[in-house]
Amino acid sequence: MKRRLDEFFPAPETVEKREELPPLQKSSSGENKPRFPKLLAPKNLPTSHFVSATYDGHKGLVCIKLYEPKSERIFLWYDITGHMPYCLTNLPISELKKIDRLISHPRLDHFETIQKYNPLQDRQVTLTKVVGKDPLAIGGRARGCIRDIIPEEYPKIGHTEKKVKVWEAAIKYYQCYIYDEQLDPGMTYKIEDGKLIEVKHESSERVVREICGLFQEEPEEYLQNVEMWARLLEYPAPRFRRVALDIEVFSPIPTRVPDPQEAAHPVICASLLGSDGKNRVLLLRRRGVKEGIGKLPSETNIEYYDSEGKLILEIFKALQDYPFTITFNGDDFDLKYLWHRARKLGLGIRQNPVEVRRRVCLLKNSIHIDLYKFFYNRSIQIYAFNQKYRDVTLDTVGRAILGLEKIELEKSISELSYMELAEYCFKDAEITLKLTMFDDDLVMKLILALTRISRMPIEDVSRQGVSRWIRNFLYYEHRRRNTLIPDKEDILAVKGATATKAIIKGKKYKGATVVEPVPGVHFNVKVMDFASLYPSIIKVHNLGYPSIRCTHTECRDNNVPDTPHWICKKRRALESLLIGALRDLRVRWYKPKSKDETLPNELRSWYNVIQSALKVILNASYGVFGAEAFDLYCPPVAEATASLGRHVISQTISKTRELGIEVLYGDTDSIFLKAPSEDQIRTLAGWSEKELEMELEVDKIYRYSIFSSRKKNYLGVLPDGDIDVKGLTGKKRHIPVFIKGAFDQMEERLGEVKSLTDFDEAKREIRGIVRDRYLRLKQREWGEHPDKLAFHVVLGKALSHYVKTTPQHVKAALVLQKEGYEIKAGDLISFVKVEKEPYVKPVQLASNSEIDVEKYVAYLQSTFDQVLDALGLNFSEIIGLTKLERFM
DNA sequence: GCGGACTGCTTACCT
DNA sequence: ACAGGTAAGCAGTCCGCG
Repeated sequence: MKRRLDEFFPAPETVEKREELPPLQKSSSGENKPRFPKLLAPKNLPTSHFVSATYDGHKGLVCIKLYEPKSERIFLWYDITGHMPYCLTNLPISELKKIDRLISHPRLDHFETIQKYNPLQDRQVTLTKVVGKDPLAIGGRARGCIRDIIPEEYPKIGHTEKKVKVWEAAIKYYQCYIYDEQLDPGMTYKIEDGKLIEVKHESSERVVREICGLFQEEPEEYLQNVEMWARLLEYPAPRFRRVALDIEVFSPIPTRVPDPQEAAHPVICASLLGSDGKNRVLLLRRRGVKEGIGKLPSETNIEYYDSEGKLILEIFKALQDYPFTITFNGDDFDLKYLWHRARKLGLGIRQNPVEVRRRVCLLKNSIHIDLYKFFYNRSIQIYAFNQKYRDVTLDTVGRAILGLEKIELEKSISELSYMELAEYCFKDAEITLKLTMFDDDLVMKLILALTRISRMPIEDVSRQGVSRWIRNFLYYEHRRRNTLIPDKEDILAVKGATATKAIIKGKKYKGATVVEPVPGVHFNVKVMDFASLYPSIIKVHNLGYPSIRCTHTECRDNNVPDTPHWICKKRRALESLLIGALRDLRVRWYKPKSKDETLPNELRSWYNVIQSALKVILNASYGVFGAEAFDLYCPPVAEATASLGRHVISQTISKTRELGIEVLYGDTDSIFLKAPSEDQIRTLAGWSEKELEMELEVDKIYRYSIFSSRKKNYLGVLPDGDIDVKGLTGKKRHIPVFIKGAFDQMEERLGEVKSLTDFDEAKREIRGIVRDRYLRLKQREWGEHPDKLAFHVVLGKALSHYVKTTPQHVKAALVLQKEGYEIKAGDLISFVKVEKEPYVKPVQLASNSEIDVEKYVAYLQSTFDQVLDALGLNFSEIIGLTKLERFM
């Protein structure tokens, strides 16, 4: 018997009553009919973008999501090739047949004998491919999967000198499918007669040929890789039709965020903002709530619902309509809450478009992108957005990137009037949507570019870190070359550990060189650096896990300086080839093209996306080899890269001195030169090109720069008066604005200095700036509240984890906690220094009278000392004290 | 019992 | 879950001091 929809969705009154004990409804016959039928791809589908791949457990097939840009819809295509999940083992079939538990495994399909190239042994090996009927049979979580059975059972019944091993069993099945079928996620496909066919593009093919022309001197093997990447990167992005979703949930306790697992309270508001300009705010009617006033764009559709079920169903409809859904923290809140809440209200699983996984929430027939995860990614934060935002909340990211901020609430969500609630909720969805729209859809395009490079579905690439991206494209190339993907243990066993001693305690190997700076003011400074030093080294010196400490005795003389390692001379490592090609494409094509004014804006903007995607990948490409979490972890590769880097910079410094140029400073890949001539620069660059095979170029010119004796601390004035400040305390974001303000004033004044003679006047004014700030401190003139004196320090871990010491920000946080604040890791703690124990106080609770002025004077001094001594100034003299007086 | 020298912890930053 | 190197401030400890 069919049930009517209303039965599944009780009116709000009923919900209130049922809150204590949720109704557990058994699935009914109605549930078997999906309310939202899957959009199966037709037999013939025009050119579409491959955006995602998953495994459909019910059908037992890989499912590919194709975004058709004309209809702006997602279509699902199921595999018809008969591809099956498998793993590899070094036992021959005859031995495998002796393992009863394996043979009797119901989901075992068959065995095949295959040949693979083993990169650790540099030879062909014979292996058995064990094919299963479904991915869980091969490497599922539960005990009793084939991956576990073979090494568990075989030693009991047979024996062999070799260790019994299983390879490639932990690779996600849809990813395995992408590798084997050599599919290109993010690229275009059509369906013809039910078959998936990649669509090539003539216009980008022409550009690809042009790019390859730049690399004619390179070997064929290398050129092929350049061509492969260029083809993936040249084809432009489609328009992504998308909707931003944000929901608000009723909560009886205002300070507590509702638990999405329990989903105990009703969803009272939802905003759906489409990239197509459709704005909707859905509100749940509740007793006693006033209309109120709130600002919303005039074209916004405000809809009231009497039943929460109907409201949720409307959300679900919209999520089905749009091919892409954007949230900020939807994985952990919005979608999770909706799924659980809908279940609680009696909606069947099949009618629920959300798919709740362990750590993520996906959408069955479309794509969910959680921007929180994307912006949280450290590499994205640093290299794509230049540290514009520090902590990752919708408010801070929105402020930093868009200049939009969340609405500040004076009451709790549950106390808002309809319009206040609507305005608040709308704003969040608006920020979320705009985070994908600024700079001509930069974020969407960046995700697409990374999808193509990493060979991963959009859902994965937008959530995972750079080590996964790099691992995936390397795995992909292993399969293309019929190369066995080694275990982490295999690599470690063959290649061993590191040999150099790190300067920092607890680190695995020695890193980069930092040159002792020459203190003082220096005019006409040219900074030269190596473009992508580490990726260049990986390319030029053939670094990679197969090539480092290779098996050949004849390669042992190809030593890495300062280490016991050697590098293969016979075979090119995969990493060297792939990372090298990516580096060259960025440096020689995408970076210059992104600044080429003669190109149309749209193309230039795409090239800018590509160059920043490449930047993100390249910046991590060396570090991953030294990261234990990386599946191709190979510490000697990282160590050799760093060592060669030191070698490169030290040779360059020697050559520079030989040319009679003074080196003022240098860090890792850069050298600061004092007034070098054009000729000297050319000579140096030429020498580097010839002797090191590295591109050394002028990166920056400073009118003048100021160094103290501290490394990683300097100030440089660019020709236009702009200032680079690196590492100085005055620039650090945790210091009080009261001190930062003085520093900014000094910085501004220094920007006006053009020549040595200008300095006298500037110094006089800087004295004034420091003295003024000092006197204001002494006279306690910093404003009505001490907030300008607050330090802002991030709580690195949960309060309970500070067991060794109790730093000041932790002391302040503990006070806050006692006051009833919820304190968690990642929170920014603001505190001031006070006279009484424990000498710190959260700024929220502090008043002017208790401030410890002397502490601030000391901090002001240490901040300015970093610059003053280079200028021939002295803090104590400026504030009018002699040293003698200070001791009295 | 106190203070200076030292080490270790923590955070923010540089490449 | 990319790496190591540097600076700074503070917490905590050790050691000398008749």
